Amino acid sequence: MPELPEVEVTRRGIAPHLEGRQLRGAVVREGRLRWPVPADLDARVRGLTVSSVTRRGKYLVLDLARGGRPAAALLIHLGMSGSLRVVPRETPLHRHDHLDLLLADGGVLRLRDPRRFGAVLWTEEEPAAHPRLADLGPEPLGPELTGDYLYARSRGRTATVKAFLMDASVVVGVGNIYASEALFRAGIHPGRAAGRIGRERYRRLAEAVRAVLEAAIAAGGTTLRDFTDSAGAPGYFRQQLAVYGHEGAPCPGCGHPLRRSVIAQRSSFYCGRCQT
DNA sequence: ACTGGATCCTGACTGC
DNA sequence: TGCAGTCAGGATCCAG
Repeated sequence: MPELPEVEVTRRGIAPHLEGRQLRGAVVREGRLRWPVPADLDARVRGLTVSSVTRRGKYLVLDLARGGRPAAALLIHLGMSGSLRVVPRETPLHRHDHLDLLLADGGVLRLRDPRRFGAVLWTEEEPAAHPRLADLGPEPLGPELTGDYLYARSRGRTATVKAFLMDASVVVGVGNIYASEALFRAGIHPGRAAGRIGRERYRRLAEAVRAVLEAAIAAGGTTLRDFTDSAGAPGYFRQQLAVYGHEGAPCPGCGHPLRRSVIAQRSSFYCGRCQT
């Protein structure tokens, strides 16, 4: 489900409920996520304080401290269908509510993930050094994502520019929806070989990625099916999607019917006339 | 080093 | 109404 905007919207929603709060424990109802959730998570988190809630790519990072000193961190990935909400303790359980973090003030951070492609990882090392984070590319909203960077990284690559853009070791956070949207804004055909696109077009693409992600965050993310923010509200960027899911509709730029085809093993939407 | 394909899982939807 | 088939916002692992 969630790409960078949805994870960032989630982060902003849960952070005020978590930062500076102590954890009373955890309840793991279904630990079989992408990787097993530690069975003794309850004992591990008890008494720790959440010092910060940050994001790296599509991972949320909960830094945990004991007595003001960093003690551990939880890495949370929402996979395809995950969502996090802060709810009162007595909130009835849904079938796929796999894990609760119990806050000392009585609230609960509740993870729901029907498909169980998400992850909850415990680490006592520096989070950035964790194997899941160590090899990630730059943040798309930071200064490192430039056209020159994309141009340099793409030299010699024969895979499609869409696959290149969705490669987290190149740049994090861009999934199937926003790849289609950014390529449309940049006027680049998703099936073009990444290594055969020039510097000037990569400059446009870097700006398009930044612009579409920022706009999506501002709209609260994209809800296709089951994404909700931490208060249970859907995101409204779906209404601003130019091409994703709009096969056959007129291109917003030229009116030509939008096309769908499978590129990089995923549905891709584009205008065959505007995007070259 | 890079590439495409298979894989994990459940639920919603389509067509017969 | 039921059942089979398809598809879905991710990303890892593997063979070539």
